[in-house]
Parts: sequence; structure tokens; C-alpha cells
Amino acid sequence: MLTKQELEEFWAEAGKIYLNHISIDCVVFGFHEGQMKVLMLKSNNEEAWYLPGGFVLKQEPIENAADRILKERTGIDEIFLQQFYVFGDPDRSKIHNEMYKDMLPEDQNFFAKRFISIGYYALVDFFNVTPTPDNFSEICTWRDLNDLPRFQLDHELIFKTALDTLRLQLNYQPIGYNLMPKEFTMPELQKLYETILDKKLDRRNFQRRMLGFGILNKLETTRKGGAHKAPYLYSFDLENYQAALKEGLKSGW
Amino acid sequence: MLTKQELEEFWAEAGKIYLNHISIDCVVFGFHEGQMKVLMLKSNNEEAWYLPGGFVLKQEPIENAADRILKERTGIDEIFLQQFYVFGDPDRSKIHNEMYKDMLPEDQNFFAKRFISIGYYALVDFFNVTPTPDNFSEICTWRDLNDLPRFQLDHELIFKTALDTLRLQLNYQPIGYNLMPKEFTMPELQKLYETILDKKLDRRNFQRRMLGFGILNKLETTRKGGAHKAPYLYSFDLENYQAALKEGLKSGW
DNA sequence: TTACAATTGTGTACCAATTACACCATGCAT
DNA sequence: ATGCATGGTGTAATTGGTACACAATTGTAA
Repeated sequence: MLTKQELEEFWAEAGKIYLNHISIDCVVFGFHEGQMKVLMLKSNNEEAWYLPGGFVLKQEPIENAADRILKERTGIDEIFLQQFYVFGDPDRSKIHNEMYKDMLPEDQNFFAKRFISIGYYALVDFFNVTPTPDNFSEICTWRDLNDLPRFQLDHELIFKTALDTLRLQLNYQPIGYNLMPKEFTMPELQKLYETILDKKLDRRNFQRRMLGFGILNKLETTRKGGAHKAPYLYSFDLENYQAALKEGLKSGW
Repeated sequence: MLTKQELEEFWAEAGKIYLNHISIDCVVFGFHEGQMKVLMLKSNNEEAWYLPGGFVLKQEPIENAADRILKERTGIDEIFLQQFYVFGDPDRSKIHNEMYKDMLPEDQNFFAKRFISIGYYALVDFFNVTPTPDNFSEICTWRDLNDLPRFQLDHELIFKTALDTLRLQLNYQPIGYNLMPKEFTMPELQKLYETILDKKLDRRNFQRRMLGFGILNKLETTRKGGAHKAPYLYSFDLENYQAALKEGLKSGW
């Protein structure tokens, strides 16, 4: 976290390098071995937690901004990232606006302004991530979905909207490529889906459906060493997976 | 359309009353008796057409901004309006930025800046609409989807994204309340769906499915006067319709 | 007045997808 | 060898979607 003086400098400079009024908030869902967490940050000075976010450089595509922010907070890039909603209520950042409003004269005061925030959600394997605090926080860590803290501003709404969207999109979009090891078993993949949906699924039906999508390769080998019958290994068929990302998995009308 | 001087004044003032860098573009789909059109504008000075759009007042919720813009262009409000995507490429408004860049000094020049545009789509009955040009156009009119003009900037992408989204959402969201008369026949409603999807649907299956949603009331009366068998009239069951808007029409997993 | 054309109302058989459910195989623990 | 937990696979029942046919109504043309 920046010192008070550094912060003031940052805010004074921010208006020159970032687009005013526009922020990006990311809901980073982290998975590993049946667990599902969300990446959150906190300052020692405050009680409530917030989602990783940031601003858009003057000449930067918004998609890149989201990528950059996530790279800074997680250390990884090329992750599954999806724009899902824009939060544009004028009062959504009121509390922060008030907090910072006396820090600098209004015209130089980047953060005393209203922000419209573009929401992205991302899916990562939290084993690969090094959570890194930003300029306004000392703590950046994974929070379990069953043990969520109090959220700052409208970040609870952003989080919930992201989760709803993710669960909905599970029906149309393939997921898992970034979340599973290169080779994995069907029960492991099922566990991922169950974790996201917070719901038990039928083994046999899950397998049939997954295989029906045509995005998996069944490997010859099995995973030995477990305490029970050795399950077959699968890998993603990258070509079909990419195609399914574009085309979607199902149809309507 | 404003005169050149009025335009300069407008741009000089715009930065004071609107949020910088943020615009709203609306894809207004107009329906009437089996036709589907999209509302577009054009200046006499330019060849290409553009979508109704505008800016967000400093203290205005973005949803309200979209409503306000549509009210100005169409004369109606309380219409079906749906945020669908954000277009944030830094070059998307390049051509306009260049055009206006010498008009005023850069810091006062609202329109020489990059714009991130929030896309909304709306569904209206074009019979109820009075198309009204904005400050930058002389022409505001309905264009048939089969006879689209050349688009300005990235407005063709915005239009196509909206159409794809609409067609997709037809599977989950009830539509028609703003588009049909109070009482309507099943074939009329079917025509609306066929128009949007650009696809023939089966009469019997359409009827069964629609009734299955439980958002229609079958009335006792029939529509006399047609040249053929008198069809039954239906009206929307507002309560169930609103519920379906929130809940969606189908489930997944 | 009658026959016809166009349109609406309705039911049913078929196919595909989803759900529910049961049995056998494997491999470690004892 | 036996038990137990887990994985692999098949099948019947249900649901949802698609395809399709026939009877009824209404205006128009003969």
C-alpha cells in the first residue's frame, strides 16, 4: 500500500494517465481440488473487503485493462475473462468519493469523481496464483464462497451478478481448460462443475453429456495410486474446445 | 441539426455536463405487423448512418441516460431496454476524434476524446414512434433490416451484437408486451417471433410452447372481420410476465 | 347456395435429450 | 479372501421438441 503522500501523488497523476470516470472490477473465481474461492483485497484501515479493480489507460482497450489488472493481482495472464455487466449508478462510489474529496482540489481529484465500472469475471486455478495487494491494500487473498466478508460499496452486487452469470453460462460455454491439470479424470471435472453450481450432479449423466460435447480426449492411461479403482484420464481437445468457446454448446429455437 | 457555431458551443459545454469518455449507443428495434426495422440517423454532410446515442449526465444513472436518449429520439419511454455489451476499443471513435480535433483546444474538446460506449437494445412498436433527429443529424428514420445502409464507426458491430443478443435472449426472456396491441392473436404473436428470428416456426408447436410459459390469457372473444376463420384473442398475463422477466423462462443443469 | 381457398384450432406419433436408477469392476485395507 | 469405497457403463422412464394431418370457420367466387 502507498503512503498517504504517495497516494496523493497517485491520485494527482491518475487523471493524466487513466480515463476519468471509468473503472474495471474483476470477480476472480479461483478453483482447486473441489474448492471455490474469490480473490479479494482489504486495507488495514478498513473493515470491508473489495474486489480487484483498476482503471483504463488512456489508449488501452478495456479488455487489455482487465487483463493487466488481473496480471498485477494474480501474476498470471491469458486467463478466461468475460465481460458481464456495467455498474453505472451515480451513487455506487459515493462513500469513496466523500472519503477522498478533501484530499485534492476537485478538478485534479481523480478519485472524488463518479465511477462507472465495467465488470469482468475470470476463472483461474488458485494454486497458480500469487495474490498481490494493490496500492490501496495490504491484504490480497482468497476468500471461500461459504465464508464471505463484508463488501465495500456495491461489490457484493458485482460479485453476485458475476456468480449468476457464470452459472448461467455454464450451460453454453465450455470451461475448465485453465482450471484442470493437463490430464484429469472425469470425477475431477465433475467436481469442478458441482463446485461452481453448488449442487450434486449425476455421475453417469455428467459423463455422457461432457463426452457429447466432443471437447474431451479419452486417454489410454488411468490414474493409479488412488485408494480405489483407477479412473481414466482425459485431456481437452483444444481445437474443439476453442470452437465451442465461439459457437457455444447448445442451440435455441 | 445544430449550426457550426452551435456545435462548437455544444462541444465546449458538453464536457461540463456530461461524463467524459462515456457514451451510450442504442439499437432500437421497431416492429409492426410483421416488419422489423432499426432506428438510424444521418447527417446531410455524411454518407454513413449511425445509431441513436448520447452521453451520460454527471449525476445520472446510465439506465436513465439510455431512457432519456430513447425518449428524445422516439418520443416514448418505459420501453423494454437491455444493456448488452460495452465497446471499449480505443480506436473505435478514431474517425470522429480526428474530425473534431481542431475545433477546440484539446482539454475543452469533449468529442476529440476516446469514447467507451455502453450498448443498449430496445424493442418498440414503430407505429408509436416519432423519429426525431439529434443535434448532429437531419435524418432520423427506420431502416429495414433487409436494406441496411453503411454504418459509421463500429456501429455495424454494435448492431450485430445487439441482434445476436436479442435472438439468444428470446429463449429465456418473454417479449412482446410493448410490441403487441393489448389483445392479439396467436398467429400475430408468432409473426413477431418469426420476424425477429428471420425464420418460419411451426404454428402448433409455437402455440403449445407459448401457452406453456403461462404468460398468456386466452380471451373468450375472437377477432372477427378477417377473411378467414376467426382466431382467438390473447392478452399478456402481466403478473406472470413480470415474474418471467425476472426469473427467465427456462432452466439449465 | 354452394364450392373453394385460405386460415385457425387441435391432437398424435416420433425422435432427442434429460433424468433416474442398478450392476459390475477395480484396488486398497484388513 | 472379504469388505468397502470408488469408477465404468447400460437401460428404462420421462420430458421436451419436431414433424405432421385433419377438421372447422369464414369470406369469395362460381
